[in-house]
Amino acid sequence: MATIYDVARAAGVSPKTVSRVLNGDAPVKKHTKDAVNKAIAELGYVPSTAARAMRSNKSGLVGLITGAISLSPNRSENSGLPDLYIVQGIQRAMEASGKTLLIADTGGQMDRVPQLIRTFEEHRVEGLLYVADHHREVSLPPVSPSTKLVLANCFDHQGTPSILPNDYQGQVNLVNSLIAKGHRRIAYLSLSTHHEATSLRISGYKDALSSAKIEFDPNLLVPAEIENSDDDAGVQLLWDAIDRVLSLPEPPTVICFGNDRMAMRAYGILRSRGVSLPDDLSVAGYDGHRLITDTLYPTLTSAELPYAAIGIRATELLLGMINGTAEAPTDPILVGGPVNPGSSVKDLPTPITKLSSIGRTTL
Amino acid sequence: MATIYDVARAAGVSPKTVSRVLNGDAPVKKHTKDAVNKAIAELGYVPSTAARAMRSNKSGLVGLITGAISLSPNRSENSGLPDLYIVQGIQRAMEASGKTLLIADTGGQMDRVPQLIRTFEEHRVEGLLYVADHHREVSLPPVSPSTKLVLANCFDHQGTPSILPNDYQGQVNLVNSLIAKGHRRIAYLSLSTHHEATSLRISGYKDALSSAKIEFDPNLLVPAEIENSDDDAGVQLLWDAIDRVLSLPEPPTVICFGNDRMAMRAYGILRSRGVSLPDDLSVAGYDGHRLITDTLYPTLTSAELPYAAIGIRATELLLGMINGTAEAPTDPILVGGPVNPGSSVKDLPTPITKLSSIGRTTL
DNA sequence: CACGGCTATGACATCGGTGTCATGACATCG
DNA sequence: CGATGTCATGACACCGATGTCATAGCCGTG
Repeated sequence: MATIYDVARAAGVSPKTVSRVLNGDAPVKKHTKDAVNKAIAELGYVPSTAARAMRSNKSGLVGLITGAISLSPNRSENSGLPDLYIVQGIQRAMEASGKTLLIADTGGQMDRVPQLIRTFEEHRVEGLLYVADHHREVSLPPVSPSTKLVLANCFDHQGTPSILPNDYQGQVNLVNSLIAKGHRRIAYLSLSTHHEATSLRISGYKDALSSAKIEFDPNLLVPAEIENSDDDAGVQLLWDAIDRVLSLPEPPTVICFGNDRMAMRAYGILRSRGVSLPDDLSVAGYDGHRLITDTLYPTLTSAELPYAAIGIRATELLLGMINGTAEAPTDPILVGGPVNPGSSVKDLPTPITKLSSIGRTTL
Repeated sequence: MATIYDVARAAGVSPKTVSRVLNGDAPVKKHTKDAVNKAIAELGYVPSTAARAMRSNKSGLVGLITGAISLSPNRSENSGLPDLYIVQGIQRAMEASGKTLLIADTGGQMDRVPQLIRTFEEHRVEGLLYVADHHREVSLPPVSPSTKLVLANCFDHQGTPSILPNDYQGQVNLVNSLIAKGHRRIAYLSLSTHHEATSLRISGYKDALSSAKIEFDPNLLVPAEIENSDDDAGVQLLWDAIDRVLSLPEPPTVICFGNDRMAMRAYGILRSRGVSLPDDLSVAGYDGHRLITDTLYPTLTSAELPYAAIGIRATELLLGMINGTAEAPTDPILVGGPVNPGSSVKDLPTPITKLSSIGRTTL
């Protein structure tokens, strides 16, 4: 591979002059510039980032640690929105920055993370992004203090800058949109309470009801997912939960499910019970998993989990921290998402007297 | 970030001695070695790959160009097996090599490829992998001759080393397995003839029939996919093709579909026609798309598209070419895959007199 | 005891860029 | 006309590793 010295010799100038032509950081005579450019083209010269990095002490690299590549799409059977969307957001946001993204995949083995971080430090990455597959707490090994770190879709207790989905607000928006359609008996079959998101969404559910002056009925709130659920047990639990809320003296007019996958299963369960959607019962999901929401019939109303936006926001924050224009936030940054309306929620006639109690519908 | 000089000073030795401790390439007194290791630990020293790359003229980097990250999983609606599986194979094979994988995503825009190659050349990648989303011809911009290039799932006419799925043998194996189950009227509703794979698979289909002394019936071979098919037109075409072969005087006992997605659609179409699977009709797919084959009821028999193996093979070849242990092959290397048996193919009673005509069932 | 051979270590140059400073050729101005 | 300033260019050092070569100390041997 040709070097700047080869170019300099071919053009009959000094290496420094070639450098000036390349970077345009000092005036160069037109004639000289042309000669240099000609030599560059003839030799197929491409500057070496390694040499530049050495001199400038800036690698221009950003590291990304994720399991999204090795685990998608196999895993999509038993989980929510693929975290690959976060990676996509990161890639898009990184493109414009001129930095190069180094992607390391854990293959699902957390114990490989220290080795991956080590490799990134050898490459002198200027920043590091860690992407989790769902909203949760993590504990990463320490990284060199000069390396900026941002967590996406996860957080820790060391105050590491972190970008999280706003699960509270998402559920508030979703329930508000249901209330706006006239629903007042709103059931919530949530994910396992082991998930960080669950308690946040339950708070959102309760607060949305409360702002609309609807009394919270504990019978309408059922965790209907078990951790590490294999398919059979998971379906059984969901069946039971649905059975329970539909058998109530005053059954719900709409059921919110913990995620789109649960809602999809519920479509089957409800149909086999002879329930017509959305005429007999309305249904809502969570995640905004287009592959599910748009494919189901009727299309599914769902609160969008803003994964791409989380990736973009995390990247913007990291780049800001790297070039000093952004301060590391002490609290997690929450990213909200809209409600994707589908045909699974029916408009209910609302008694005139209750119109005043309808809550906000937008965030 | 600490340098080797900082370590040397802290340990009271020369930088060269620290280097020797790091690389173990020359004897160092135990006492000295301990002092150096202690200094390394205290300073948190990590050697710089940039400096090493400069000195050794070897970057230890391999570049990968793909659209698999930005386009999966959105796109899985209207395509075959996600090419992300190829990337997964590459990652797995690369791990052991000690080299670092640089992943660049095209975002589906081929015109960005030259820029990506340029960036890779600036990083002095030792090798370059190009992954296509389906078996097809490509034409890449020229790369520096010192950079080894391997194409995965695609080929060109410049004789660039290339790893391809063995579509011919895959279809042969699939049809053989059907023949072994007693089928002799075997229809093939293929993908669009614009696909490279289609003609290869059709050859395989015909040859498998011929080896089993089954006469080829042109009425049983129907291209049933249009390019850029939107969903409605695609379903319509498929419906018509199914209608056509089932209306034949002597209808098939099994239909092979161009891919698993087509077979999945066919499940719905056939059921709405009152055809019971596999009792009235057997069905086979192509791709081995587990998410589809294992979820459908009955589970779908499918020829596996060996994407992970293609990624692994491409990586092995590239690494071999880099360290000089492998010659660049002049012809594409074909990777075969097994037939994944499902419950969608029924065992037919075979007349005793025809037993001798059963073909091979394994590759 | 002198010399060759071996061990452990260090001095120095080098890889490919770029920051710093110097310098030669002109142009400008009092 | 000489002093000063500007422009275009080059010489040189440096970034952090490591290959090459040199050398000091020690051993064994004739």
